[in-house]
Amino acid sequence: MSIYVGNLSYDATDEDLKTVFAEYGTVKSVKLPTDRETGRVRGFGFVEMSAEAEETAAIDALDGAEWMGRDLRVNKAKPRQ
DNA sequence: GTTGAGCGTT
Repeated sequence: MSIYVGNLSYDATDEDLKTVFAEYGTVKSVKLPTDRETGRVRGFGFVEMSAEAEETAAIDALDGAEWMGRDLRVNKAKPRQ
């Protein structure tokens, strides 16, 4: 299971995200897809944690929360096709 | 601007 994180600041980095989610559990991986043409983050990302309970806690705590001036959109990610 | 990539044999 992974977590989708949307409405991110375009200044946010994977380390920033990891730091935030690490408060709710062990972050296994963080991904911030970048636009191939601009080389910049697209404004959303993915986080994987070691336990589903941790992911749920992080989603519950961070969805709708303000971070770097933006209201985060956090929920369970769709399976990548 | 709202659901990734991996590209080479883990």
